[in-house]
Amino acid sequence: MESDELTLKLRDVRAASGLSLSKVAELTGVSKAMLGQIERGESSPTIATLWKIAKGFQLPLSALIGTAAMRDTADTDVFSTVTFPGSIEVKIVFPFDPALGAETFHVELSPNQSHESPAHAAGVTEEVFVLSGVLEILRADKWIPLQAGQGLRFAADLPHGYRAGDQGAAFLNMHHYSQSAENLE
Amino acid sequence: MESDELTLKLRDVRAASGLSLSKVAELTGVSKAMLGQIERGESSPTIATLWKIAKGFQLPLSALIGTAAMRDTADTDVFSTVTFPGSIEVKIVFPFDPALGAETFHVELSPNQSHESPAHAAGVTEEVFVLSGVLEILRADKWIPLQAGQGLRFAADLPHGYRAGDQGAAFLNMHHYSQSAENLE
DNA sequence: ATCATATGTACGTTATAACGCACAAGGCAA
DNA sequence: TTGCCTTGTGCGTTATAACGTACATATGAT
Repeated sequence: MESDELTLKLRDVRAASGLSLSKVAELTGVSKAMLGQIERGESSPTIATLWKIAKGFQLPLSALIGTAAMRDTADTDVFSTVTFPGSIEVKIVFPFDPALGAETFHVELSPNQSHESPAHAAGVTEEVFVLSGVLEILRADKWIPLQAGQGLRFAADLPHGYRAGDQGAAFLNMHHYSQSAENLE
Repeated sequence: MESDELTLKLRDVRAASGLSLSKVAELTGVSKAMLGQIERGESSPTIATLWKIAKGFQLPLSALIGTAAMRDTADTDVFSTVTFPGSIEVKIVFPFDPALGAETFHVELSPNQSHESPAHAAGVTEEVFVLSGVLEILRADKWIPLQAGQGLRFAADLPHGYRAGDQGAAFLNMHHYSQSAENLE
């Protein structure tokens, strides 16, 4: 555990693609010698070259940067129900995982029920995916209507609200915590 | 296709923290001269030093790396369809956002259709939420059945597969590219 | 005003990332 | 076998990341 936690997954990515060092070199604009050194950990690349590599593979940068191990959720804990008191009914689909910084809820609103949410901490992003019914989302003083099968992603650092249509609505609500630095003196 | 510029958000992060270059230097082990150059884009750091900085701030690496354009999704681009070659049909619900390290797809399988997926790069977590029908997920040589309304979260660095029931299946598929740092020196 | 401390930038040196080329090992064909 | 190509790695040079120190300006106190 004392060794470098920062592992680059270039070798894995390249193995998955089945390409040779030379091919990758001409594809990314990075010399194959460099690519080789990066793969065996003899060199720690600059972000500029990492970016070239990612672009060449058409991958997000994060696909090349490996961090510590992942824990995966037990197979069985599916859909444990928790109802928030005095609020809307919420079921936990995917509990919060600090490694992901994400959690997912299943929310049901009865017909015409609405729910206001204050501004969350900066850096929190919400995603809403409507499962059934019609849902309207208040964002920047505008109600945005969503049909079943539609989704919306928005920064949650502003007050926002949810409102169901005449037939109620069910939707998934994902929260992404980007972990921003909030230090006061 | 403009080459997406790579922007480092060190300046923003440091501004948010209210710390001086000197403080950050002694906090991260990176010289303040370097930090200054990185902030004004006069130097493109190696991942090693980026990692030091992230550790000093106790932030995930992704908090420092930003691509130029992407903020929250426009209200309109919902459900653009992209078909993966030689694979199943997939609609993009939430496109990849480097700040979140996450993307969400909408997948439909015809009755009894199956799809095998090779192991992704380590650190990738998948979440599956079944919208309709019955979906079975192959994981560690076991088929796990999921009904509509059920979900499963698992590490995607192993080969895995999807199989629809007699009536087909529709599900959401979220990919999380790990961005966390839970490390010590 | 002068002194003191802290900010961020500029300079000179060292460490190393990145390059191009050359080399050794492993197919594959004739 | 003999070429001939491709694989990945080693070597020497150049470009630049990273360092420590010194500097100019700014803020604050006396």
